[in-house]
Amino acid sequence: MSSVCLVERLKKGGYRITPQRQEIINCFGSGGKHYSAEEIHQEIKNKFPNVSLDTVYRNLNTMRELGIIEALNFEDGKCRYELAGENSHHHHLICIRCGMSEELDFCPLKFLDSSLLRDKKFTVERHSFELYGYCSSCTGSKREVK
Amino acid sequence: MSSVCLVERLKKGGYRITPQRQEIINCFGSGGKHYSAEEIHQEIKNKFPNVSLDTVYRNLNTMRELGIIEALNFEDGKCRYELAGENSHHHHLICIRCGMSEELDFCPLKFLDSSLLRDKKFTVERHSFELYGYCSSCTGSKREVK
DNA sequence: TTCGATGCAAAGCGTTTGCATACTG
DNA sequence: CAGTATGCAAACGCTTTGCATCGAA
Repeated sequence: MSSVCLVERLKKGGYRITPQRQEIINCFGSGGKHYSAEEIHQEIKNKFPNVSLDTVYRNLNTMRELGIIEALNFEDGKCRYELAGENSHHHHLICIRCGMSEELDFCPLKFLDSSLLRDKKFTVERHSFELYGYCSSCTGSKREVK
Repeated sequence: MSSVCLVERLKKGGYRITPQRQEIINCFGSGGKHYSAEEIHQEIKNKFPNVSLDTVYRNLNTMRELGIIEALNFEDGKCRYELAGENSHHHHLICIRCGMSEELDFCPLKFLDSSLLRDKKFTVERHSFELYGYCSSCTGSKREVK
């Protein structure tokens, strides 16, 4: 999904395109990356030294409501955000020592017997599946940080 | 795992058995239940009106360090705690409308080709897999709360 | 010119910590 | 009796909100 397209979706939602908003969109580039609000804030401050963290949060929430981005939970208390999209669904490997994360192209829902959920009358809207452990660099010195 | 056994593990860890601590252990009963710190606090206040939430947190952390309980992340910002144990590994169905949660006896790791992780040199320590959606009571009126 | 967006400051929420006191072992 | 556990209050980190001002359309 191109940046231009994202801008169109914001406009259609009745939102204005401000420089700050444009810059947040640029941060995500063409997808595949996920950042915390703080990381996005730091990045944007290069161009707009006065942007406030509140503005970043407000815009991330707006974009999430429009379905433009998704929030990820990595168990460390802070959200990560990444571009949403049908083709981009994926899970993550997360290093609990250095924080590195990597995409995983395996979705466990494919293996879940759907009759099980039908029996329980449960309608799945979304799911989490993340693997926490030690990456190749950290697997030698296993000691969880923080 | 019985309550008595849990008390023994605390004692072996050099910890004292205080009434508050005993009561927290009782909360978990024989397992299969998960509560937030606040829920445990409310429950214990029935017997000890003066227990502080801090004490609950401190004890939950102690028990987590001893491997007695595990913390769960349900994407709503607060942790849930449940008894740990090799036989008790499971995942959850979580209703995003009423908050109900139910155990799921399906673990996606069984289906993940282990050679994939070996190639990536990633050592898995733990993983998340939770299904978020609408339970049988809420599936009629789908509207996320909060 | 209008109404949404911003920056600032303050508050919210779950959780943690410092300290003096209370109590287990 | 020694040293851990407690309650209280304050602080923490991430996120949200109120409000006056600014600026996109």
